[in-house]
Amino acid sequence: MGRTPAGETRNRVFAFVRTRLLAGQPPTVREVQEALGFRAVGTARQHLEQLVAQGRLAVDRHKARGYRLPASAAAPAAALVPLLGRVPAGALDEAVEDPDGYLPVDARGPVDDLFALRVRGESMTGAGILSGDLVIVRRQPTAAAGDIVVAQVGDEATVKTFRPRGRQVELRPENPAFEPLVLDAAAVVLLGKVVEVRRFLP
Amino acid sequence: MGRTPAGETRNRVFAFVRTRLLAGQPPTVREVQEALGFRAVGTARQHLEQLVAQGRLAVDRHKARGYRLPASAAAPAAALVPLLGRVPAGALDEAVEDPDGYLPVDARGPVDDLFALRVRGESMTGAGILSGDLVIVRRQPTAAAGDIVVAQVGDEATVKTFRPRGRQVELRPENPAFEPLVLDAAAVVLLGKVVEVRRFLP
DNA sequence: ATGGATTACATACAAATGTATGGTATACTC
DNA sequence: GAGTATACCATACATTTGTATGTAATCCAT
Repeated sequence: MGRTPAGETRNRVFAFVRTRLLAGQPPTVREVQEALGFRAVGTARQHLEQLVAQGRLAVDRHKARGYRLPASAAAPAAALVPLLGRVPAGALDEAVEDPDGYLPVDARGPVDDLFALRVRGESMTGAGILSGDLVIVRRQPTAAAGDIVVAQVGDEATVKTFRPRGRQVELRPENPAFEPLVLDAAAVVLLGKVVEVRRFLP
Repeated sequence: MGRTPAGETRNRVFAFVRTRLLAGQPPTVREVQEALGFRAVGTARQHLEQLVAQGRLAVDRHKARGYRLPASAAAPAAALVPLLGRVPAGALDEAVEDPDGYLPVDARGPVDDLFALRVRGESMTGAGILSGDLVIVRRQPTAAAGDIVVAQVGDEATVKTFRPRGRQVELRPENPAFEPLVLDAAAVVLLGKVVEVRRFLP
């Protein structure tokens, strides 16, 4: 039996193990063997040990499924943000209890105060936010001028650009076909600030 | 030896296992035993089996560290997609080896063929893709008419709407200030199709 | 060509780990 | 009180799984 070019196979081994680890399912040596099509356990093990020697993997010795990602290249842990179907007046906490789904986000920052909403309407197309887009929102009661915010006006949650106007606030759409909304500050409840926009294409 | 109130211990077992699973480190029966302070392996196993019977856990029989969260309550496992800084001619595989970072994505579909790029330029603003946005791309050598694709023209990777034109292809910007690019099909390498757009707001 | 390095194979062994069986103690129901 | 159910213990066994050893094939530098 011979060889295969350079470290090509090793990279395939690493990719497989990495995927499994990120999925929360550490593989056994024999699963690596089978996935890569080796006929010997030892071959898989040699590659794994090489990867450990290179520092690309870490390992708990003598433990089943003991291969891990090294602490340095620690996987940027992903957290899940609840996607809310509707935003009923005030009861944001209750809405979080029964989400329509979850979006994975990078968990290197605070994530407990995040939630996601689906945008309806064309009022923000000028800011690259289309109808059907998802916005990820950080809950906060105030905002700076120019922030894109989610505000509650009456029964409805709306996404607009925030402009303070003394005792009033302007909620400005980013679409010339829509009119800015100027309201008394007391009539507007800021639910939070949009920190990310996501769109899925078919 | 006696008992402990109701299902209290069982809930502690579940909490421990769940935490470990979410951390990507499935426990062994004996690790559960030790964590809960049981003196017998069987005790831990009985609780685990009860949890399986209740549907709160699932299990791969005869596998080391085989207890999992059931598919129903399955936390939509998050996978990480590499963010590429640049797309050198042809060598996409190499670029994936050294990414600028990772983006968490929902892992319920295939994720091995995904990568992310940062968009430069205003040519797609009409489709809600602004300069600086991140696009998540599924690698594929062909596309349907109207798909937003990443194509390689010469040394440069570009994001455009794809329109086949017989032996030629049209790469159409979604911005009236830019001109469509009509090229011989052989001069264009399709890197993949844009499946998601993300924008982070400051 | 010669020897070393790398890659892969085949097989065996030891440890880790899931599984099974039987027993004891407490609580609850009838 | 008898019977049943639950929680826990003790021990043993079988499978999975990590580890070790020896060999063969290919590539590369000397």
